[in-house]
Amino acid sequence: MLGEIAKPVSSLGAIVEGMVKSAMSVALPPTFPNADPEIRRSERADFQVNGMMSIAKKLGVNPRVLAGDVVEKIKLQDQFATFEVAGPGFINVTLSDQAILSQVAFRLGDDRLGCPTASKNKTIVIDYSQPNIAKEMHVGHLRSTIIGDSLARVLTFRGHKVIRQNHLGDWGTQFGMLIQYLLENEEINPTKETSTEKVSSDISDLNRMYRAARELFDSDPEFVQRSRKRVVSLQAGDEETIDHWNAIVAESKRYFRQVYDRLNVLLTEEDAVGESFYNSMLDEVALDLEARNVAVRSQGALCVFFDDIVGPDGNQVPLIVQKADGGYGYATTDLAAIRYRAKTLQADVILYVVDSRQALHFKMVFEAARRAGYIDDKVVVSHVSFGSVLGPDGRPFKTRAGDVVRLIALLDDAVDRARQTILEKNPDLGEGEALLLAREVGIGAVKYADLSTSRTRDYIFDVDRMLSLQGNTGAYLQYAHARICSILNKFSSSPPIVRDDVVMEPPERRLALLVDGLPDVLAAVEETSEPHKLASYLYELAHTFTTFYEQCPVLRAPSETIRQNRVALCELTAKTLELGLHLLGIDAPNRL
RNA sequence: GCCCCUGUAGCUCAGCGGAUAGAGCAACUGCCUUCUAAGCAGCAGGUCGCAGGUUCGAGUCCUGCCGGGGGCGCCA
Repeated sequence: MLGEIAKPVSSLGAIVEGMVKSAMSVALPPTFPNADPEIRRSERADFQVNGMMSIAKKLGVNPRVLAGDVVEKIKLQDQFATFEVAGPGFINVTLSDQAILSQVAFRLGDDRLGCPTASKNKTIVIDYSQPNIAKEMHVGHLRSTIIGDSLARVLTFRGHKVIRQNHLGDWGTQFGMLIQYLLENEEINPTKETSTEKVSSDISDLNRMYRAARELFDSDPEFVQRSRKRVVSLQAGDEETIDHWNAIVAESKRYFRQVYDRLNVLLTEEDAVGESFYNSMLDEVALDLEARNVAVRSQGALCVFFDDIVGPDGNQVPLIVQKADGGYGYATTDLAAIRYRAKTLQADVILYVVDSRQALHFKMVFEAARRAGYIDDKVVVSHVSFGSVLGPDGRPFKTRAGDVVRLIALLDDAVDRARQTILEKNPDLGEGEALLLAREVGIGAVKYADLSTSRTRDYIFDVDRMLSLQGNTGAYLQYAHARICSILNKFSSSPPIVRDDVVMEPPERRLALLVDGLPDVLAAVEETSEPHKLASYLYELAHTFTTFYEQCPVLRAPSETIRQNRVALCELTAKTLELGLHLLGIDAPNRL
């Protein structure tokens, strides 16, 4: 019925933008080829065009007159939408119900819900999670893991080739210390026992041993000497030393797998490319940087300097490529990694989902890599930084005793609390099913809490709030989804027939319009590496649905035609919520 | 000293240079004989840290100041 304009490119907003732009190309002088019409959602209409005022200013004409000229040039407007000049020079755009309904039908019939892939498909490396071998993961790793995983999902859905890289801390001086301690205290070696059942307690043993070793290292100079020697043995490939290292790494990986399983993230064994992977490249990188004069010797160390990076004493602060003792630190590993990712993995984009405290480090690494030619102008590298995790008191998140909170314990707690709530709300539910749901809800709550706030800020981790399951929490979205499923279950499986010649009620209209915004949101998430935009969108969608749910009965709709349309809206909303939650890494159970 | 992040309702946070700054929690008032009340509707709550500037238009951009957090040579 709508002919040409009913062929949607992505969203109604994008269609409106296309229409306005083509009208502008006729109405405006050719000196304004690509002026932005600034299409935005509006409270006064469906969309508003803001760009005419600034363009009129530059042209020296009356903005209302210009807006009027543009509106006149818009083709086929009545069938699709009405455009009217308002205020100082806005154009208010009100879509026809027909246009909105035909868009609903289109999305429902598309297995990607009408979401296009990105215009250019890129190879994107995402470096995230980065736990340390022989140490327990903490809430900082949780943030990196959750944010990075969501970005991986969104970018994959957008059609990019995503290469996940879990840059494990599996190498370096601390391993000399750890292995030496192990050798000197064989009887407590936790890697000797390899019963797979007690994985998490083994990591605790490993963790405990790490701390004991660290304590000795900090207090006993002779142990420091022996540890240094052990590092040399490790790097030289001494068999006994390597055996111990392998055992420790294997133990830790079992633990990581357990955490990742519980979190339901995409990371697998194949994504684990730790620091040790780059060990064999370090000599070459150091030699290369020196040969290219990117790095120079200073106080015995091989350093890269930057004009604008100085310490408190006013002297330049280097990125140390090789220590005075000949060893390598993490800077060299990061340089080897960035080169590997650009040259071997052929990355167009490299994202580092890492704590914001490492901002300066990455600034130096990126700059050094550019100077050395490891990445050229076409490669985008970005430190996707996030703030610290704080407790409800606003101080660093620790236990009462001041220890780092164990991640597994935290997740177990979340799941357990969710289980209690679920059993309370559904006394008829079996224990097994309740636990299954509890995992989806509990983990979803933890993830949503993190993903719903902008990542650059410090993040207050408040288990009580996220698991109260009230208001803006993960459970709210899951609940909305489950309610829709409950409605849909009452209808036969035959797909609803959408008719576009039906007048829409305001709640239907708002819902249909909002559900149409998903592709634009996903594009924004890609653009900014900010999954919280998706979280906010889904919350708004769930809330808009719930209002619709209260005001527009589906089962007992006034007519069969309206019922069909409402079923279609329900189905599209459910699919959108499910997809959106999935892209955040959160499950969408059919019942709650 | 320099650099980065941050300051929006009592608390936790959204807010792309656009019209009257929004949610959630907490408080108060209603709403379950009707598709799941983990919900909905309403009410109240704000000199958007302060001061300048740019702009037709600033919570949003720029500068300065104040407050909070973080970082700054051989740890990661």
